[in-house]
Amino acid sequence: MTATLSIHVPGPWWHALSYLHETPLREGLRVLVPVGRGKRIGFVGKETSVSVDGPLSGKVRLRSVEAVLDDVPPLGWELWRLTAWMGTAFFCGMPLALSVVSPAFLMQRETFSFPETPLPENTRTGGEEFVYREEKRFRFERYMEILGRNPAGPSGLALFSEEGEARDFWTALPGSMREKGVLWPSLGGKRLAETWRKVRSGETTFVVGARGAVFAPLSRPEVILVDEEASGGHIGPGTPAFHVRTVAFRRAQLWKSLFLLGGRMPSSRVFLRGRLSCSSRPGKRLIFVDVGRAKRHDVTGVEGGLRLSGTLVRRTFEAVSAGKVTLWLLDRKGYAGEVVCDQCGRSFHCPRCGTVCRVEGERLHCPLCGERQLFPRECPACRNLLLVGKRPGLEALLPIAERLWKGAFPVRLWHSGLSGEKRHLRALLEEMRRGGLVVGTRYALQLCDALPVGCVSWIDADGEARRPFYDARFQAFKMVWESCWRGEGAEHRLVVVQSRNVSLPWLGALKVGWDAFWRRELQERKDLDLPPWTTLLCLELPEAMEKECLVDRLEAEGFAPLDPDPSGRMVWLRVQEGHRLFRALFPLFHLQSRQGDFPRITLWRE
DNA sequence: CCACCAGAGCTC
DNA sequence: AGCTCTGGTGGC
Repeated sequence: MTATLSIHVPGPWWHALSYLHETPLREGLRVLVPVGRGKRIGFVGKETSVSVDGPLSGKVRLRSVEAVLDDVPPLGWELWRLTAWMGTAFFCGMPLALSVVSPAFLMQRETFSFPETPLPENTRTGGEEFVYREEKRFRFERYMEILGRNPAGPSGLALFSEEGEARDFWTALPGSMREKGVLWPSLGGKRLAETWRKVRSGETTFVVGARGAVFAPLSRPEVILVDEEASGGHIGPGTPAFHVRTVAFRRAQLWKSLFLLGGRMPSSRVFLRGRLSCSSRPGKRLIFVDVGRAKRHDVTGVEGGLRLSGTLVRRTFEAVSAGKVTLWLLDRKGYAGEVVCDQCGRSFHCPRCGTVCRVEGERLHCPLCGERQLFPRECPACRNLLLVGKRPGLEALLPIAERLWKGAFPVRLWHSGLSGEKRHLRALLEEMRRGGLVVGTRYALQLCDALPVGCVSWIDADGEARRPFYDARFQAFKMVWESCWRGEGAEHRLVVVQSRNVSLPWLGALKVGWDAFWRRELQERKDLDLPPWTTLLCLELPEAMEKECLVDRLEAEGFAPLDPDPSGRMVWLRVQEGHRLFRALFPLFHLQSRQGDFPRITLWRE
């Protein structure tokens, strides 16, 4: 008698593939199967006599499993269930979820022998705790205290928003705690495989790390903690783009572990859930300046120029004279934030997602999806040749700063795009040791960790908050809030915020705290039905797929797709009944019924 | 005349 | 997403 098995083979499709084998196999085991012209590793899915994705078309000829690689499911019951949940929760399918959950070495043909994973203890109750404080030292100490409660030594997972933060926490731990644990390797390869096996076998019971560590194969973790949970660092690049906090929460539920959240400020979701309040205020250190009255510096080809207030220039000079570093922050790389036609006033939008594009050198760059295109010679609408820039960027700010402080002290540019980063960073730190001015994007805020930053100036606070996306105000608030608190000695730092309208509510909230910010922001988002009250799903269709057809079909099935830019390839949906929507989108990710390439999905949840 | 590389096409 | 097959280009 032969069995038909569902095998999850990592790939962009959402369904399992069917194979023949002499006997049924246990769920979660790895097998070697022929796929297309080659051979790949797959994981045995739920045993079904019927294919999980509906009837197979008659054309498909079933092939057989070539080898069974494990005797015990290598991921263990918990990571296996987590994977299945991720497949639907993140709209990526089990196969793609598997490719992010399982370490690379499990995708090779090698066989391994792992122990069975234990079930969670019945006596556990789980629970949640929150640690929201601006000072990192305070949070770290509190985390250690909570991890130290376990008499057998620390047990669980401590996740940080950046590699550097994880390392920092690791070194701050007392030796007795480090003995039981491991700092999760940041890169893949041999060291990762070794660490993974150590944790999987139960030799190590405590893991500290950044994003990659969220899938550490721990058993019965007592505590799962996510620091700076509102940070973008917890959302990975690539597909699926899952949120570490969401995954960590699910793991804590499966093990009934204590779920511990902390940071400088909470995300919208956690604020809603935790009824948190803010206990710190920047007070007089935070200065608002009305940019309307500030001195204008002309920028060639850009309307309006750049405005730098007297306060900003004076405070910069004072801080640098005292041997400190000043940051001038403008979160807009390139020369101008926008190009418009002088005649018809149309601005240039990204052909892929419809966002307004920036000028970077000779190119236009979409700040949302990263699409690049050559700078247009003429306006595509009216063929006018005169195009002007709007909202100057860093490339325009730097020369102004250099002219202003000519030779008096070092003035340098700093953002994520600078090549050969490590070496450059060292040179920059050395140069700024006795004070100076760094002009950069929000990325430059990390310099607060390594340099005595006495003053931070936000050149265009309105610009940060005015981006055409629902969470722009949050991003702006978070950046300025962070600049008030990040790094040693932040309590003495001045933060100057230039704005056209100093009475804006989100700016006012900076004086009062993030609870005031969230209360107002959440009310507004509730009225508009935006995250965190709902989840937004963005579907990017391949060229070959007719957008209209899809929109019509989804509408017929009772969904309400949004199409803000009919010329773009994106369709937006509010995720209400996740499972029903998953089923509706299923055909787009099926090997047989799909048209052209696979679409791409991103989720906005907070 | 064949090495080498980028793009197309297929996957139960 | 892989992986292999294809056909075009360029080297001698």
